[in-house]
Amino acid sequence: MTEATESKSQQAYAAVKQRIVHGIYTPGYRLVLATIATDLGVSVVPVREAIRRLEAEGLVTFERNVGATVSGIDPTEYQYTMQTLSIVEGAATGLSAQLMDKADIARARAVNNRMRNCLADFDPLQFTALNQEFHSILFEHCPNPHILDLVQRGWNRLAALRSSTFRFVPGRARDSVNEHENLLVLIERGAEPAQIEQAARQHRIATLDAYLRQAPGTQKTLSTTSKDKQ
Amino acid sequence: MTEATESKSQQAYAAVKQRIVHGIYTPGYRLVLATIATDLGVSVVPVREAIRRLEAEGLVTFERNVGATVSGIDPTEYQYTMQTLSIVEGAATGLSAQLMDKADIARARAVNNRMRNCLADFDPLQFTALNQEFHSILFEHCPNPHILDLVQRGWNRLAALRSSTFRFVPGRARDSVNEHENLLVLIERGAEPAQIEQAARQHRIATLDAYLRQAPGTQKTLSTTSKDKQ
DNA sequence: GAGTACGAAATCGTATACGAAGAGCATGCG
DNA sequence: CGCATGCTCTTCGTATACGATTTCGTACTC
Repeated sequence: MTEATESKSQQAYAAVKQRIVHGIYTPGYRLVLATIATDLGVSVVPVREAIRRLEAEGLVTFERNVGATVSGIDPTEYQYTMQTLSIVEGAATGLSAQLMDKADIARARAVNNRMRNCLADFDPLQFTALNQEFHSILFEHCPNPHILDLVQRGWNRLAALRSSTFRFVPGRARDSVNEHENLLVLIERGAEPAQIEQAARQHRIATLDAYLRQAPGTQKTLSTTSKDKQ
Repeated sequence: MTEATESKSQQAYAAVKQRIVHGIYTPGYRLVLATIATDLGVSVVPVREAIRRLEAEGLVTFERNVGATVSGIDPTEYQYTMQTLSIVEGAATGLSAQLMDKADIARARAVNNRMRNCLADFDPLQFTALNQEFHSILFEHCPNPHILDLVQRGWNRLAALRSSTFRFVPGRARDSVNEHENLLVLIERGAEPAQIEQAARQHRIATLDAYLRQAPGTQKTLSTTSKDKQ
């Protein structure tokens, strides 16, 4: 280890975050400071700090004198997150695409082909992992770290939701793989950044729309940013 | 007061944030926990929490075993912030514009006219305040609170920078007022959200470009998202 | 039997105290 | 005279302790 000692606050932050993202702590889960503290073998103060940071990222909700709970049960929250992510991820992809070389594209395509192979007997976890890998390649060259940070936060929120409330929409996976390929073709052709951005954004909005169509009793609280009509 | 007792952590957060945004603590300022604690008449623990939250918002930089400093001296950081803000604020404005009524537009126009009147004998502080008011009207109806939160964070960062390092570019103020009017016309005409979004984004990018052109020795580290060529 | 009020337990909020890690300064050596 | 080394002082990091607030259970009353 180069970084031999990591602050306990940092440890607590990473540990709790991981548990949320991995779905061990599901939305609504009550985070009791003292319990987490003893679990991790630290005091409550670092845990408080960790929770606060997670609150700032939107992963937990904190209520005064009551405590912290893992946030994000609400379908409305899902829509908010997806829309926001469509915007920042679209921008990140648009900015990054210009800087991708052939090797990057080849890597992305390879991942997408693995996703295609997954379609036969569908494993949501593996598919999700590959999906994240694919998109990471697409926006990894984004030169603006602030935007990348926002994208990462969005992904974390989604990861927290994924394992509990929100399930895959049948048929969406196949469309998704095809849209990925279209994106790669656009990038290969050296399309305008704005065009790539738009396509990447639309890709995510399509996933949101697919969810909204199949989710019973969920009203659409947002207009899905332009292109409502094809 | 309806909310008679506010947690001290909350107090500390608000107090420090205000000092940063108002330019009392300027970028590079060293935030010593104990000093702030005694200043506010509280203990260090709430102050730590406050600092951590501000760190998550990007207003302060925290270094282990060293301490916190108000962040954002770097011109590069300014570019990152402006670009990110162009994206999220553009999106917020695009989503909000559809929901504006005539009264909203009239309000915005009134503010912009006051900005125009300011041009004669220029008062940066007043101009900035009006500018913020103008844009707030434009994106206040944005139905996605996550996006609004990101916009607010961007503004806070800019406010922190404004009062110190980054000054107004001569002539930019007049262009800005004109672009505002153009935006209002677009909205009145019921333009496509995407078009309004693009215009709002471009408005901010123009400010960034104006800064980059006049700032000596500052290299442009980012391609300013599409429309590089007019 | 249902609703309300009181009390106990659980949990959060903050203060204080002490240990640890860096930064700066002085001193000694080359 | 310059550089390295060690010490001290500042400041952060965490633990423990205690007070404040909420919640839940129980008992009492209507």
